[in-house]
Amino acid sequence: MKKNSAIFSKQVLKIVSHIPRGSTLSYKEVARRAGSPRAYRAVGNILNKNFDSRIPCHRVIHSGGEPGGYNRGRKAKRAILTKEGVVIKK
DNA sequence: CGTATGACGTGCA
DNA sequence: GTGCACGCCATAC
Repeated sequence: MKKNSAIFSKQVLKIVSHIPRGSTLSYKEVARRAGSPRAYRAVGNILNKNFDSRIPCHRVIHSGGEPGGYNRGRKAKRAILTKEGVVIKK
């Protein structure tokens, strides 16, 4: 059922775009909302390939609170989150 | 169709 | 606290 996987990626992008400013979601949570709580790997992959400015992918971080990565640069991600009002542990 | 890759998560040494 | 290895899923080749 590749259609099912297709919706998953779509859901991920949709959910990420639904994240309010100043809030952050972990890959695990996003995958959970997308319908596959074990697809956090795919979430990161999809966001990485999906270069869409409408999707605040910088609001998606690891489960431990680490900023993780960003297709535009981890440094930028940290700066953006800080600007949004999100405090990173590291 | 099978293999390889990747912005992860968790467990263990 | 740090580092390594395994497991999971979707996508690309």
